[in-house]
Amino acid sequence: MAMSLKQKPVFTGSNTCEIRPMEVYKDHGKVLVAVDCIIFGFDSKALKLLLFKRKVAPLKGHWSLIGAFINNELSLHKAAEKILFETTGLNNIFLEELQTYSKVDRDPGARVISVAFYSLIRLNELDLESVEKYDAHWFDFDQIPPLILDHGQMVQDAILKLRTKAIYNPVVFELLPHEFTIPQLQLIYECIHQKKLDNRNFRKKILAFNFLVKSDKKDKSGSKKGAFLYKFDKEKFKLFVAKGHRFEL
Amino acid sequence: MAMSLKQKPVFTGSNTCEIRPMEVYKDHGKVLVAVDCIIFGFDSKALKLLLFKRKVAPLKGHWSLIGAFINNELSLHKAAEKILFETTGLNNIFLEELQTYSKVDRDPGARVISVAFYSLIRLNELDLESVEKYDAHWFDFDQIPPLILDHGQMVQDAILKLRTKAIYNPVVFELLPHEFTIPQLQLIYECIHQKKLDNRNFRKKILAFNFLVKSDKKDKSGSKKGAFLYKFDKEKFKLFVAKGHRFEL
DNA sequence: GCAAAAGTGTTATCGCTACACCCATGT
DNA sequence: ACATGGGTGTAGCGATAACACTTTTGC
Repeated sequence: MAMSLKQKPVFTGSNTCEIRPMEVYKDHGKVLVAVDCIIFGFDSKALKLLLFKRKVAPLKGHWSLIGAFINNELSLHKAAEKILFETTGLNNIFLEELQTYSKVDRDPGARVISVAFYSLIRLNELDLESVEKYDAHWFDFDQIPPLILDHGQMVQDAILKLRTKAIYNPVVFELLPHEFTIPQLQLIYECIHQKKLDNRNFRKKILAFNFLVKSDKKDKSGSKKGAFLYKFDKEKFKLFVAKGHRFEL
Repeated sequence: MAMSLKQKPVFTGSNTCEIRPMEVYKDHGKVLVAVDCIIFGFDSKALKLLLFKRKVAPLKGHWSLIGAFINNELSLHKAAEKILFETTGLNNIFLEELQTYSKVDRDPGARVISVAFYSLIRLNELDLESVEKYDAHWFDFDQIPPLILDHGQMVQDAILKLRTKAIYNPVVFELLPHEFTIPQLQLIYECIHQKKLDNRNFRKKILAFNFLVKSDKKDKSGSKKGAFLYKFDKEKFKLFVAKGHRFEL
């Protein structure tokens, strides 16, 4: 064996590399693995989180993240994609692994290791039928109800991750419609960083990056005057990065 | 059931929350879970990676990360800590989850999901006996040999993570002795970012943060003149962050 | 006509970059 | 005495932050 540890039998078996028939594997850490999804959205006023109400006992009526056990047919990422598709009707959305949750007693029913993923979706593209079928509801960040197990912790971690990620990555565009206004964009950043920004400086800075493309259409939903619509140009952003620049906001 | 999906049996069971006796859980994604550790060090010249040579068939003689299957007694983080302690003799070291690796066929022997952790250690504190016992060797970043399974990918991902993390987090101090010189510190950043830095500007910037504490001792290992030793003051750093400042280098 | 949000420029300050020489010491 | 790496200051430039008024339009 590559590893012959002296202590508990935990690691006595082998390291991961052991390539052997199933008999060798079977004594080791066989556990259940689940995927849980933290789903973020933005409704032009506030950042929201999609939560699900359990319809059956036990814990009927409690709020939780959506999730599922995984089997042998899909990678974790694919499994998360599938869950998201089924609950939101959306494909090709921003989806990234957050981290694992593996406290031994986190699920009283069994040893379950859960891998949390967080995703950013465009509320305007959401399939309402799918959402209703799962008895899901959107919650403001500051009004998140108690969640089962360690889902509350997952949500806190995901929010923190989103905050820090948004500083150096233009992920917020995943939360906005493909066409959006500068004031909308600014509002997202204000929600995420929880402070007011100067609108003149914000405009200047974001437009100086040169990856926003102005259209000649206006969105009048936010004001009487109406605001011009812009698109985020991914290619221009990649070029920007390729030139050695760093995005930061 | 909270989820009643129509497709494959993958998710038909339940979401993670299901709290039930083992019978309910047993049909679902039972897989093996392993932990693999990417161990970084710095030898005052270059960034290094600790790799392990398999002593037994199959794949005898091949290089791999150190890892182990997990059982029901430890969280993944604790499991990784244990592996690190056994192979390096070190406790309380920087250890952070990288990500999961879960491609269905990544390990031909069984369905194994691996959770990679990366750690930063101080080479001067390393227990050489432990390391030798495991037939481990340090490799330069640009001389990493082929690794088994997807360990090569893990290493690449870890290096990238370390690079991006080091820009906004003072993690490099985890790689240096508790007392170090400014030139040593600069060298680490040069290794990580792979470019030369101006020593006057570097000094100015890092000292301006005000969380390095100068001692009156000199380290003469690097030059005849000798360079003053500094300490990283974690408390001062926390204060710096608490005041709303951002570290960036 | 007024309320409500969109849009626009300038100035002062700060931080970053670029750059070259003297210092201390071991050999 | 010389080779080696350690340590220091300044000036110009570019980026950021602070700040207030005009425009458009639905009601």
